[in-house]
Amino acid sequence: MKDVAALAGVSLKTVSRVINGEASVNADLRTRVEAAAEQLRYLPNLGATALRRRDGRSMTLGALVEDLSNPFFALVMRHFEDTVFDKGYSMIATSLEEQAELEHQVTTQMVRHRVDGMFIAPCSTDQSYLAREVAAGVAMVFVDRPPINLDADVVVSDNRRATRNAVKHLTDRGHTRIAYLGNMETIWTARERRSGYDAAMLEAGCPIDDSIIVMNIRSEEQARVVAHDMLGADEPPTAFFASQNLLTIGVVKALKELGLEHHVALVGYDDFTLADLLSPGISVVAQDAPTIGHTVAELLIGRIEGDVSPSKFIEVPTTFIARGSGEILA
Amino acid sequence: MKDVAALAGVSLKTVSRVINGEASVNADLRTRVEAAAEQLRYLPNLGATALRRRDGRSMTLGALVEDLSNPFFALVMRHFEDTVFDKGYSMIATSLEEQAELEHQVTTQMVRHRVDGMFIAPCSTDQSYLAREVAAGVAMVFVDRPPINLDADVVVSDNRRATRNAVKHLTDRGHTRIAYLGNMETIWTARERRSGYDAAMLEAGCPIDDSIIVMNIRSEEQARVVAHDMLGADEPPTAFFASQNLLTIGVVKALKELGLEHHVALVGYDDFTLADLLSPGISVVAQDAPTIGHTVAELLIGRIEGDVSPSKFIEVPTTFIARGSGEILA
DNA sequence: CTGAAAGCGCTTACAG
DNA sequence: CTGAAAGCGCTTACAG
Repeated sequence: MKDVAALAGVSLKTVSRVINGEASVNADLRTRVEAAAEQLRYLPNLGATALRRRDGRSMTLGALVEDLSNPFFALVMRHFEDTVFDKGYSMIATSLEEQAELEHQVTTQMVRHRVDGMFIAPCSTDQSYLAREVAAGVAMVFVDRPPINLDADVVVSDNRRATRNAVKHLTDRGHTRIAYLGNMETIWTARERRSGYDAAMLEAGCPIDDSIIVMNIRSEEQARVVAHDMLGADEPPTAFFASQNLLTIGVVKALKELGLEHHVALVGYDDFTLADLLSPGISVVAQDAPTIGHTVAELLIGRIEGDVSPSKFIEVPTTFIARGSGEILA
Repeated sequence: MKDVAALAGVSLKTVSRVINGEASVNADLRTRVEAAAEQLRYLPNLGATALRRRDGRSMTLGALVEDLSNPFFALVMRHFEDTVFDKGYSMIATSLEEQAELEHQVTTQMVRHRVDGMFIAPCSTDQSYLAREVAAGVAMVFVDRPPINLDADVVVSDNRRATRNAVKHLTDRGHTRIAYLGNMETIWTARERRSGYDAAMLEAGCPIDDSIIVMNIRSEEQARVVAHDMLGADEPPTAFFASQNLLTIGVVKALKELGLEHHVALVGYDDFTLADLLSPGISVVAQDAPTIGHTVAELLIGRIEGDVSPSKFIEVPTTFIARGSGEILA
């Protein structure tokens, strides 16, 4: 900036005014400064700007998700990025890998970078430690799962209702013995979805049988084994609900191994590529990642720009996609 | 930092020394400073640090990829992040969407943030505009595709050889009429893969017939239509090579529609989820995204830390995975 | 409308 | 081993 001022023969302050698009600059000086900036390929140092500005904006936002390569979060980030890039923000992206300690480390790192805000898919069981940062003015929006012991905006899918509807879809087709495969109960969505299952089963007057309900499944392979075992037991289920992507695929594999894919119904939570190409196609509850990403971005930017209204809890609707596997009758 | 100094009753410089782990600090002062920092939850401002440090490190790296939600790039980023996070770097991630103009905008934004380095999957046809930044000391590594008119490190898959081997896999099984579906020729990998196909066909003495070679396919749907048309023509191909993920899936759909999936061979470049669950399973050339991500990270950090050896061109080996579709005989 | 001085939060270069 | 002063690249607050 110093060099630009020297080349244009004006003061630092005038360059600063031109760069920041302040109106009150003589047109002649303005063009001189612009020419000098162009010639020197001057690009302002955002770090220095943030340091001195009254509002201290770093124009940087943090994205803390379970895993960058998880298709759902990748889409959320992609659409979040779309929205914020146009407003001049950059996004620091990080994976938490469901490790509570990493959540602490990464939020700390974000504070060191003085991000203006962050969105978090939390994995630890207590976010009260972030209250200090919120008070210090770091905007926070929680996505996919609400924070615990912290008041902040939340954007989630309608896990409970979507699951209830999906299970009702099965009971409506005559199923009464519906197996439930769930992921880690430490994750809020896992508990929400499970409660949706319980509600639908009760409503349909179906027994809730713990022998065909397995929670805390961590991998596709584990899901495959669980499903395989259930199908080989005395009273096998006539339908499955899998509460997540990988678990659904595990069930698909188990059914294929046993040649039962056209005889046992299956609905999964979360859509996945090629679900339509399998035979039968897999019926799923599809989350609206693009809307979630945009909503998170709008909320976060609103907060950064001074919105002080009470915290919002936004449920983004899901869609049930019937492709065949969920329409197999009991 | 000022507050920490005041609370500990020492000078700013002493706090700075403790925070930066310099050895020459009295143990007593050190513990006092540490206690004060802890009490005030002091976290250094990385922006201010970067501004004043001799080496000016921002501890921020840029990741410029085609699309954050592209599974290949998502995995590359994920493993890149793994490596660099441990060394204290954060990653600003952005999608370029194959828009040359966005590439300019985003690299400019990265310079504004004074990133220490960036890795780029370039989409424009000329990167000479980045020479200035490289000269100014911004480390750059190109991934998936080499830069044009710029000297920099490159990490790519062995596109040409992998494709040649994959097509040879088909000619070895008696195929002589092998269709080729390629993506945008503006992308280097598309041209490399295509040349691998030509080489394999020549080596096997098969004619290269332009009527079953289609380049510049942009979508799954377009690939499906192209494959469908070819299969309905007078001399349909007995095998397909699809140069990318989405194109492979398009071909799978076309084959299914015509009930030919067990009669026409198919090999795709890029692995994809569930390729093993289809029937037949889809044989593919699998890229090693984790290794690519780690390699890019190591190279970039090496450059930032002062490695001035000549630019490297690293080819990361791919793997051929036979699952059935590529083993159908002519 | 324009500019000289002060200062954001840090580290450097130099004294003691 | 410790600290007071200067300065990184900007913007603020104030003069003119």
